[in-house]
Amino acid sequence: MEGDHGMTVILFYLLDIGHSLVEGKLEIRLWGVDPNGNSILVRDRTFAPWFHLVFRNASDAQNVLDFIRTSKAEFPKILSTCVVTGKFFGAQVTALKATCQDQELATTYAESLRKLPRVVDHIEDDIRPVDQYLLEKGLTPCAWIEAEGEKDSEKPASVRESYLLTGTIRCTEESKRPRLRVLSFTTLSFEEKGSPKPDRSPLILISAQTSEGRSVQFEAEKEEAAIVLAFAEFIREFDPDVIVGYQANSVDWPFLMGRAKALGLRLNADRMGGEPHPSVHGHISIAGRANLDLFEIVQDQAEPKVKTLQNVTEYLGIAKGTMRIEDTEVVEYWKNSEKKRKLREYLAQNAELILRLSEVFLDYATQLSSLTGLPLDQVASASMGFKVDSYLVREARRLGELIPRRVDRPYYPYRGGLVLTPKPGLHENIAVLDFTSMYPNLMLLYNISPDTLIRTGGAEAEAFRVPGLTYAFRKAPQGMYAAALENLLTERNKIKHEMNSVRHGSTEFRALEAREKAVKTIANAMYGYAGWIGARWYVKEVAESTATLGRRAIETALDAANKLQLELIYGDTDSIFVKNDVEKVAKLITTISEMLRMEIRVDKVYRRVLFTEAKKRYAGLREDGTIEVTGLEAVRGDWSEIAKNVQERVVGMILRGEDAKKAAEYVKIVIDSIRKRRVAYPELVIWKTLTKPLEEYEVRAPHVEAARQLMDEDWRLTLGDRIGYVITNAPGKLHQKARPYVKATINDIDVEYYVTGQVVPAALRILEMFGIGEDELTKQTAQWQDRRVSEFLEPKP
DNA sequence: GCGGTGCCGGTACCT
DNA sequence: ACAGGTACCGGCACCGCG
Repeated sequence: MEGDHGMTVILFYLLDIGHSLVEGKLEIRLWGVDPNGNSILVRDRTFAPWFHLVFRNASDAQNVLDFIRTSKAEFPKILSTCVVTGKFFGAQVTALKATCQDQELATTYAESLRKLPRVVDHIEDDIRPVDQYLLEKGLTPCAWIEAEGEKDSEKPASVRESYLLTGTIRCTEESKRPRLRVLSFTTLSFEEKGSPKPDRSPLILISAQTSEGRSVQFEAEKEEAAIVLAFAEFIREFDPDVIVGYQANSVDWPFLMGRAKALGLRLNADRMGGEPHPSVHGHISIAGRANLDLFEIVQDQAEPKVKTLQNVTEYLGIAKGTMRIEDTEVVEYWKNSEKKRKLREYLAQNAELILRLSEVFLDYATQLSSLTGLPLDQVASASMGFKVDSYLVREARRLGELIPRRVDRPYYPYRGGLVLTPKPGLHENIAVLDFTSMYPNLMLLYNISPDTLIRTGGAEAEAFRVPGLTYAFRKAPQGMYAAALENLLTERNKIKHEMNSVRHGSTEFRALEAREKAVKTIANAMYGYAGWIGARWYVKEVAESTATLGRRAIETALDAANKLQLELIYGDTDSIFVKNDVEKVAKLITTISEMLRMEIRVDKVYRRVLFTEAKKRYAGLREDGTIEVTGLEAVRGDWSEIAKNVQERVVGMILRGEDAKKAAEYVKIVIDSIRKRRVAYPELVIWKTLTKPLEEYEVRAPHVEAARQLMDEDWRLTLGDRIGYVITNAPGKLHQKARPYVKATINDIDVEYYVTGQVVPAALRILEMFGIGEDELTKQTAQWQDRRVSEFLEPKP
């Protein structure tokens, strides 16, 4: 591999990107892993960030260019200027490209130059230097990179090889992930008064586990400093490529960093001899390693509702019978030597669970990273909007579109999907027809995109007009949204094809599955992105037009169903529920496909489906015997388990053809057991999310009051925390009766609230349809007290 | 002073 | 901190009421 002048071709999997100013010059650092699993650093000192000024005319651009060149003193850090052409929201423009040593000055210069006459906008100065670098070189994180460089004498001790880029650098087609060294960890701190705080509550335990099977625990006897340093040393020694945690960005890292600061220690954990530091999207960056907070990935998933590490791993089936210790119990466990053992076990268990979790999500995270271009350590922290943004920035670059800045702007609401009022009652044999990927397909079909939009008129023959709106979209050239969606579609087909050629369940197969999921996620978010005010390419008309055409599509489907005299039960946005008359349904599908050039297909068939008068709430029995509940209390995270379970049972009984009377009897028995307090306490806990800081709440709501009680005892709660509370016997309004569940017992419970406020409403939602009233459920039910609930329980499918 | 009513804040869901 | 559409709870202000 060694060529003339010591030039070497370096192949590495790109894991992390950083930059630094070395003697006033920008140095880009690419961290990765070579094919043998060794860590690699490649530095590039030849890169300068840029910004653009946009003009309508080339001559205007030339004038400003001349001005900059003659006023060198005013712009000392501008290194070069040139005039380029490009597209800006689809319009051909001329731009002045200026490179500048210093990114912050670039923005200052750009803003001041923007004020000159005939400058349309200043752009791309808000793209961070490392992102500009990846864009310019066409590099993708979590992909294999080939670079030409020379061995570097200033090699940091932590990497096997370090190079200085002296030639070209490019991305290869290869995306197969190498074996990465993964370290999972979790910490515990001690505080007798409420939540631990990084500035004063000491760390007492740190557990870590490695992908090589090593498991360590650091315990503070007297010396807290020792465990912080020992953990940092362990990181350096094991030298992980990826560090995974659970709430690591919000809890563990801030604690480690805060404690190190308080104790005057250096948390030397990165590959450059430096410390972890906060970075974009609220994540903690560790140079040379990818720090991944798995909690942030789990948060995007719908289930389970309460996302503790234990709930999540049990839900995914990678753990069973996990040990749980509440934060409020830590002090008690730590102070008791017998229980302390349990605490050690608990933390070791959690480190293990985190490692197991990383095995489930690492492929998805790396695929999402290579797809969107966001570095691995940012991809979990970045919201969906920023993921799509990053993907589109790359797409734009490919298409010669200049990249607009993210700006504050007013918000304009628009109409969304169509929702029908359901036919209430129990329906037999119902087919659910779905438009496949309706919004992405509409955007593709009508070339709906920020750069193809014609806001007024649209009289041009070669434009798609949107009925009912004044907008139109040019048929050619293809817009960037359509191009992006087509790429994603092609990619998805490619993946599906590849999946057929590898063994089902193999490592390759799982990686492909993860990539398909990543591709689908981005494609589905494109419509929402278009209507998101934070989007670089926010164009309300794009989202509005898509939604309008979507309504037209489902209306067409409804008309067609009517013409076929196919009984219609319900519909929402891109789906319709009709009687499963097989011949008519087949006819309907072909008719719609011909009319709309969009695929609609039978997504599922319900043997029976139950609707009340409410939209978005129903329950169905599938042909395979499973019950599906949609929207009802049973699937909501803010109802007690007992109410949810009762509703699910009632739904099951009704859908399987049992008499409503019998279901009512079952409910009465549960009510009876509640009144006797013969229920498991955790079944009574109600969980609600804090969606804003406590002070900002205008009303006294139960979960807010429960949260306040925790706060009064110095428990720190943040936006997004789920508060578990119960309703107790305390007098007053509901919010006065609420207590954090850890602060009450079964004996404090207001059983009548759980009867009339939880179980009865949940059960009646269903049973009211069958003439059962509240009185029938709540009146004392002595004759049932000896009967067992199990009599009514059927074996689960 | 009290129950009924309607509005609104709040949360979580559906597609 | 991707969109809009929807249900429903509890608090609260307001109303009528000998």
